[in-house]
Amino acid sequence: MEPTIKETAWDPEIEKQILQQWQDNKIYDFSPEGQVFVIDTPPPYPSGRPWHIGAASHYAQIDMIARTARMSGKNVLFPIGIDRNGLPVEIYTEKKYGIRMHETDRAEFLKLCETALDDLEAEMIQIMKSLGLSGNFAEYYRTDSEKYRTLTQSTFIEMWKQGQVYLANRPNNYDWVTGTTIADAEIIYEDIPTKLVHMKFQVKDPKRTIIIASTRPELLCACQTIIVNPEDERYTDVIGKKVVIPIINREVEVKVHPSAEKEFGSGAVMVCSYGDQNDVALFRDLKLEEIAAVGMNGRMKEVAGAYVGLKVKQAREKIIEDLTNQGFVEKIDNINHRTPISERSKTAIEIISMEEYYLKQKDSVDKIKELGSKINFHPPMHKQILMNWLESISIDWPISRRRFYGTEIPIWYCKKCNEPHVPEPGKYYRPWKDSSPIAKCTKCDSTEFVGEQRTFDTWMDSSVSPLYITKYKQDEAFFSKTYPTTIRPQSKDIVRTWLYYTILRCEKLTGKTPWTDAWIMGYGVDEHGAKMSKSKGNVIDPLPVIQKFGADTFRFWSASEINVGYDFRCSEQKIETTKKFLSKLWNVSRFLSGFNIVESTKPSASDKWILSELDKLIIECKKGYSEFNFFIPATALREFTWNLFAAHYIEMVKGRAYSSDFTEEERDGAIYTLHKVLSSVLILLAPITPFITDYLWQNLYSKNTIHHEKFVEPEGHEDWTKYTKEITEFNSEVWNKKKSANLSLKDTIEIAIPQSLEMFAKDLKAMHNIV
RNA sequence: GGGCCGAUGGUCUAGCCUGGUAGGAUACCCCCCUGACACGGGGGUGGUCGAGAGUUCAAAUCUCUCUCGGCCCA
Repeated sequence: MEPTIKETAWDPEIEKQILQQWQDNKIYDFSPEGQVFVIDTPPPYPSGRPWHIGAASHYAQIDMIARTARMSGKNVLFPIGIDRNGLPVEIYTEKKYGIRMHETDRAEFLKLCETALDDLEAEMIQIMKSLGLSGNFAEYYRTDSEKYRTLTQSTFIEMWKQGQVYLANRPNNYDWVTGTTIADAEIIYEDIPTKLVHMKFQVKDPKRTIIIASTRPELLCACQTIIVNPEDERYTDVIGKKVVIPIINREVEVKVHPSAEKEFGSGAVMVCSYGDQNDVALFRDLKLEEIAAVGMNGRMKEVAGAYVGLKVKQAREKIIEDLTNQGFVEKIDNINHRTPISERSKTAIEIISMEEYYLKQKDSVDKIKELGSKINFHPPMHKQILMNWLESISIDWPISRRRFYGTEIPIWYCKKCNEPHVPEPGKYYRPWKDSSPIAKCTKCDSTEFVGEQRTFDTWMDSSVSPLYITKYKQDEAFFSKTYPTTIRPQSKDIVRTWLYYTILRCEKLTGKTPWTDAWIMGYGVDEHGAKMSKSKGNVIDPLPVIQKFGADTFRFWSASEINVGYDFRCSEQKIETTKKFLSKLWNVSRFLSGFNIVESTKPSASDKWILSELDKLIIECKKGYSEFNFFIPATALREFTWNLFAAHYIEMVKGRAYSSDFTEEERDGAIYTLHKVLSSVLILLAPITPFITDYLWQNLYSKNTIHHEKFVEPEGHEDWTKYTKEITEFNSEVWNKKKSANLSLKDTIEIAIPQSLEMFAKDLKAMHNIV
């Protein structure tokens, strides 16, 4: 009867041995046979230290998806990747070494970025491994590898040849800090305190002034017209008349346009290239000639006259001062202005005309709506984020970036006639340093070429991840077996970028949806519901937490705390208390380890009761797992194991298992049932807490890993769960009685067992020592 | 301005779809080492379920309006 498990608590140190065992035995290897289940794992971006605890939690949950599928009998492809292209590492590198990218040798700069990425990546891989992810670490991929970039470029070339890509000179969102064009999807809006300057403009004839309010007076030099609403009677006399721009002393004509709101400011609006997206639309509508006021360095150009060379903000300060001194200012309001900010550099963007490459997306919107409507979203509410985004797409996708650390755009231009040429797909090209693979210009027969300097928007890389993991154009048999993939897990803030662009690109290339399911996670916030940020000092580093409490504790916390798609709160204290459940499970197992597994033909009433509760539990867990909602099985299992199985059933049958006053048949019924329940619980818990369950499983039930087991099925026991309430209430009553009588729990007591519990009488008498 | 989500004891949360005694965790108070577990066990204090109206025999749950928060889009 001595437990074979000696220790009285689960020691997370054991996880390391188990991890080693999994790795040595390669228990998670994938083969493209039978029913396959493919996870389009998000490759995390190593952008800084520490890694976000919310992200660690996401990956723990993605692993639960993999394990759930595996235990449901599927062959699971669970790739691991690291996203390494893009701005954050460039900014990180610039800061770390105090250098500017565009002033540094390109090859040298790339080298520095790579080193930074390697460091940060190592920490992420370590966390993912120690969390027990059952993914393919042996072949983990990087989006900046030659192989991955080859795919990005090849798919681009494919689209180029289909005529999906074009070059256009148009006003574009420009982030002057990072020196690159950005897509609408990369813009965020913030309310920033701004001065709304009410300026006096002089009309020549009739002689009068009109007031124009603007937050961008530094763009006066780029003003091409003043618009008023056609129904605004205050201005009917000035329509078509010339107005003098203050300070600049240039004349423009007053025009009518319905977009001028009578109620906003004075009702008259100055139209400049370009204060905002509205200006862009007006320039197009009214066929105005653009005046470039802001340069690519974020400073005013020559047309700004006295303000040339000043940064936009400085120019604004200065011109406000001059306007005031020269009597052009009627008043200045301090307002909060909704300002477009670059998501990456967190500075206000400018709208500047530049020549960039575009990928057509407007004509795909309907098709994507159709595909999107067929994808199962978990939770369904987040499908709305995609649908809303699709509604608001108004321009094609600008895909070229003036940055270094990205996949190079594989284009060479004829030196003579400037004709662009793309090379053959299937190889990795670096036009900024490689010599041209094209022999002769198709247009003018010239043999001299210049390589493209720009790189792709990083979403061009990320958006082909489902194609990369399924070996698109690499292994036809593998691809046809694994694509479309099964599930895309990702966080909700990149639905309009990663999720959307992936559908767009994969649809264009394969005509199909990239996955059948999308599983959208919320953010990890701090214990009070606030976003974690370094400046607030509420960041929790996941690594020490995992080391302290163990991966299983972290995982069980994640499962029992997170409702799919909703934001979740992270606190160390909560994680700590989760550990208690694992100790409970450990000690239940420790108790059972003293009893050899037996068969039983004649279960007692208590056995039938708990087996019927077990059936209910299995059904509940399977329901949760089928929806990839781990909250359901985690809480159901904890509730069952702790508050029914351990607290009531084990106490009831303990005497029977030790077999004093019981027959052998009765004893075997108890021991059989104890093991039946525990082994089922371990299997049901295995996707959530893979370490402790595997350890206990191998200690008690098998030489083989629990992770090759299939989920247990309900056995269809007669429904005796109706007794649960009575049993637990009766037990409570006895405990209370003993307490109020100042008796110890082992003391005898006289108490009547209710008629309805008669069939449990023998167990109950032994449990409470009822005489 | 539009959209999505949320509001349940001090704190966090389940229940809401499918209306019928609001469950759990944590914190707090009291008691207990009982043949697996003090990383444990037992008992207890604490909630008019954001506000208002409607439907109903009955509303945390359904409908409407509003308030406050979070996120997203213009």
